[in-house]
Amino acid sequence: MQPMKKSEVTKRRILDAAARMFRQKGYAATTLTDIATLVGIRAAGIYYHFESKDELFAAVLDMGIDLIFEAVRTAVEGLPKGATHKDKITVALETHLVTLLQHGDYTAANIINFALAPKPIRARNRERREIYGDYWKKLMIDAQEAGEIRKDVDLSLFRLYLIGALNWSEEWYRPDGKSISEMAAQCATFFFEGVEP
Amino acid sequence: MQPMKKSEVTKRRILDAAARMFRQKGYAATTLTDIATLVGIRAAGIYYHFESKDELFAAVLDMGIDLIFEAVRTAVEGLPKGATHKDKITVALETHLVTLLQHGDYTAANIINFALAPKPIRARNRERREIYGDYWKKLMIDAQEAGEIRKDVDLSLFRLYLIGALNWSEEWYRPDGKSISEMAAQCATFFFEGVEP
DNA sequence: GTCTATAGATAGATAGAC
DNA sequence: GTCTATCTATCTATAGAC
Repeated sequence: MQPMKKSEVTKRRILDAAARMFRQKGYAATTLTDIATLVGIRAAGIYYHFESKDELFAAVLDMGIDLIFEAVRTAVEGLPKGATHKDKITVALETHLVTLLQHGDYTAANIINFALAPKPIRARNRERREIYGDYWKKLMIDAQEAGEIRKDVDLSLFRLYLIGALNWSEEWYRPDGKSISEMAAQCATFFFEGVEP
Repeated sequence: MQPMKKSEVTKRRILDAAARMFRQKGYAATTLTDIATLVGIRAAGIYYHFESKDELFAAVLDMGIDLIFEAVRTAVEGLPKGATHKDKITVALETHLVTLLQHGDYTAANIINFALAPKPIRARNRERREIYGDYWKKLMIDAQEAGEIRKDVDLSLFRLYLIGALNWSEEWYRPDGKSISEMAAQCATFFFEGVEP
């Protein structure tokens, strides 16, 4: 393992600080001085590592998706051979929620800022989102073909509502209640079995 | 019916324009000039109708909740006497989604900007959100007590996931697919009956 | 009621020292 | 690599004319 260059370390600390501030105040309201202060440097120092505020913002948004996608894929691929499709979706769901609520700043910054990001940045990030969405799509098609999801279910709507329910937890989650795993299990129950007796 | 004063009309047009811009670019990135241009006046003219940009913002956020709440309550109260609790929740769900996706600007501006609004404004709007949430809470408690929702269901999680799934549609909805009513019906099916065979 | 003009503050970005 | 200094642009808000 190479020792990390000083510039790499600072770059990462700038990204962390940016994710934190973009999450708290949003992209437009966050100043480079806000970010630099968190890092312990001056605003001008950021320009050695990033070309512009926009480039820094785009990097944070992209990491927000990449972190979740990698975690979910790793978790699903780590399941034993005999896992059902429902098992895979359940694990994907739980990993998505855990990553969202625990490694919060990047993923939360993405969720909160995506809709109001400048167009070119939004377009660039949307590509990543779609690739992640395609991964979920495949999980669901496989489950439906195997008979674990009813044939009459609109898989696109199912996926969008499910991911939406999870992502919205960013708005209301407080760490003092149920554990994240329990929350994920309840969500899986709602969507697979429903709430009717 | 009183004829509307000119100032009332302009005030409303400023609110409409503000909701539109706050939805598109977010509160921080929207300038008073953006809003004034949409209305057809100058930025300084806004100050005759509103004390500050913040006050205008708060008004837009509040209307975002009020519009949905009033629509939902009216729809639920308009159900015939024999309606089941499931009927009520289903109608509330559909009305929430329709209002969200059709009278879009106020509700969407609320959803998109709430998390990054300045603290005092967020606190003020949160009160309204909680009152609306309490309305849903009551619908669900009644349904559970009547045996239409299983006793082991955590009603808070059920409500938060359901509202989250609906609100997130703001991110992906495009008017060229299924009708909003069909979308709402599918959502109700997912949550009440689940997707398993 | 809305305008013009402008005050006052702060932002992103660049140049050049160290 | 990070600093100081500064340029240029743009924003909210106010003052006063009409």
